[in-house]
Amino acid sequence: MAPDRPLGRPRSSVDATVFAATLRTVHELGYTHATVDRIAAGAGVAKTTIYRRWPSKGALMTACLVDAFGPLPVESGSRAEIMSSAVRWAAAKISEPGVGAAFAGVFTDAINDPGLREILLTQLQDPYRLVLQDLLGEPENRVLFLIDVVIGTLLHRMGMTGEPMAEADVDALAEMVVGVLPAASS
Amino acid sequence: MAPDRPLGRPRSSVDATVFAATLRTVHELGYTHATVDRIAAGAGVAKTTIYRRWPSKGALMTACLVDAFGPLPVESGSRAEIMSSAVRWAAAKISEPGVGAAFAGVFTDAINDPGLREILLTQLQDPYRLVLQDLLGEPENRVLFLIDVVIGTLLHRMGMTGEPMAEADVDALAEMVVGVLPAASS
DNA sequence: TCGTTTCGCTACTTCGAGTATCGAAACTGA
DNA sequence: TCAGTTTCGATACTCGAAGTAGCGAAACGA
Repeated sequence: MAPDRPLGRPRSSVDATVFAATLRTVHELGYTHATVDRIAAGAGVAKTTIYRRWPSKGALMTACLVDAFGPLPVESGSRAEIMSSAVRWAAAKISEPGVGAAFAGVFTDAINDPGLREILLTQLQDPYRLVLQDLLGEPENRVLFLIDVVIGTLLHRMGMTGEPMAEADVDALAEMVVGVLPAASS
Repeated sequence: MAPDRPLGRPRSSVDATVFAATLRTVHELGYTHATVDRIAAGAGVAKTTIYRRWPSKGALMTACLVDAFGPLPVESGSRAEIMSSAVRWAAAKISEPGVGAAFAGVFTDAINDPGLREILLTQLQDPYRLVLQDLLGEPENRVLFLIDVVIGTLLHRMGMTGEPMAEADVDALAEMVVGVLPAASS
């Protein structure tokens, strides 16, 4: 019944190419100057093709971030070890070329665009929130607080200095966040 | 020698009016839709008058934030008490209508605008950084880290939810930050 | 070969930041 | 009272970027 392949010309598989061009362009020109026209040119694709797949620049950026972050690496160990490695993983990802700037950009765009905020919440934040709630055994509001602290701190540093956070400060951040976890069973 | 009053028509004192209109417009329409045209109209002032006083929308927003925050209330007491009250003060200010959205907006604009970032750093962050270094007796990089954590967390919550952080979480934030201060002399 | 869908391309609309110009208004000093 | 200086409001403009529309061509299944 359900046709494996829908009718008509199939979509060319250029998502990965577009994501790569997006991060590269943001890295080189910054979020504001990374126009959809330039991204399309960098990917060797027409602008209309991009708008056929993602409804807006913010949605494209969000999808690009979801792809760039990927799944949270599963870590076994105590809750402190899990939390600490998650902080370092987030810091490393945000440090990758273009990722931090894209994140901060889409974040700001989302502030007064409820539609984009919805996309950002459901596609990017919620998956990690759910995994962390499960891994840490903490309630939703607690995990949301931890995400605010970690991501907010990393992005603030990125925005204020233009550079990702140095390792020593990431260490301090991880230590601080671990310190607020209840003393723990496992 | 130095003339108390320069030649020509004196500037009308509309800075406070413009700041009020700026926050009101940002609160009602969001950072993106708070255009300079609308702000000028809200203040009953010509757009050219605004651009005669501030070089860009971001600079206007920064000046507005400097005005809205004002000086850090001096608090006597232990370093923990000082830090805790500073966190609550920052959270309260960011919660005021329009302030959080304006802050997040100008913050994002600054990411790829080095000129604006310079303005933001020198006019908004540095004064508080210096006061805190003095009050807490902590080195610059330590105070910068604390500012990243506090402001980053508050703005991330604001951006992700559209609402300021609830008091219980502000308490948790203050407690967490106080916890990373060295045990202290005063 | 026909119907369907995506492709690239070009042209367009819309909107906001920032600039330019100009006559009127507000002040100082003579 | 008048000349010089500076700011004011108003209008019109340039420029760049998001997003849309319409097209003929290409890539598939039937």
